[in-house]
Amino acid sequence: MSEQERREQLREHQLKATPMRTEILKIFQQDEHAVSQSEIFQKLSDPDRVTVYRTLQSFMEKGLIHEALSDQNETYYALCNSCKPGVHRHHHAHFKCTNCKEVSCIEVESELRLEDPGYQVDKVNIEITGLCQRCS
Amino acid sequence: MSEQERREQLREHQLKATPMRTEILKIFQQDEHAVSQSEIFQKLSDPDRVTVYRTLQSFMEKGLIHEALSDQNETYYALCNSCKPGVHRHHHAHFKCTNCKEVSCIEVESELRLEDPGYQVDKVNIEITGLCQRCS
DNA sequence: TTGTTGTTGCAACATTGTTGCATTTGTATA
DNA sequence: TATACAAATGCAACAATGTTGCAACAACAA
Repeated sequence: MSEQERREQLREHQLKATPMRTEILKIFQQDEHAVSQSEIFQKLSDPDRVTVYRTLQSFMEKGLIHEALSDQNETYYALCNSCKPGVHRHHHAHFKCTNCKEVSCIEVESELRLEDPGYQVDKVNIEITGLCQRCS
Repeated sequence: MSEQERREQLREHQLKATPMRTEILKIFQQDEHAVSQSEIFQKLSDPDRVTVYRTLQSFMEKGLIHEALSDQNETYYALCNSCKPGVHRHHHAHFKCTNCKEVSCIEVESELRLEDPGYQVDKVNIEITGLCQRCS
């Protein structure tokens, strides 16, 4: 995806196309897996922590990315495919490989049924740990 | 459960029965839901943060508690029922009520099947958000 | 080109988690 | 019951992570 297309994608999500945002979006698009905060900091040239936090925050609010999983103080984010602003809807789980540490979204066939019907389910997040295809 | 029984329970899990540990175990037993770190700090008289961290750490290592879920820098822990030292095995999910913020372990009937068989699943953690029985 | 609104970067601060070490304590053993 | 040893505690200092307020700046619509 070109620089220009990225800028358009930002505007489509009601986000001003600033250099910082374009660069962070690029990081997400270049990595097919979920990206951790520290990876983002490492890949940026001279990042201001506050700006990165706020950028990720607004990306989430506008449905561009979602929080994939938090693993011992390390949060991973992934691009949304079918999310709408404000509402993140996924039919996938988040898989973290214990060997290469990569986090990816994987599809699951699951009919999650609670034994106690008293609960009103709003959001389900499934985090799976194990070995990915390459490492197993 | 009496003070003495708690001390025995600690020793059964290869943990020395110190006042701090007995007190923290008591907090878990008095609350039927999962307990967050900040709740623990609040309920202790004069807690040293380091000791609490290390206590929770050793409780987890010895299979007394498990990490229920992490929600925006707030980690919740719950008593184990069927865990063994070093290996936490659950057939339940973790539910957080968006209204009363309580976290509890609930049973699920789920046959989680990945669409891609290339992954070797080690651990599955299911986090559900919504309204609990009392709040819905 | 200009005005408005949202974004950025800085400083200062707050919270959360970690490490090393001297002291104390639980408990097994004599 | 006394003793010894390993483990747990509490303190200080530090490291990492996240937040708030604000002045300067930039995107973009008109």
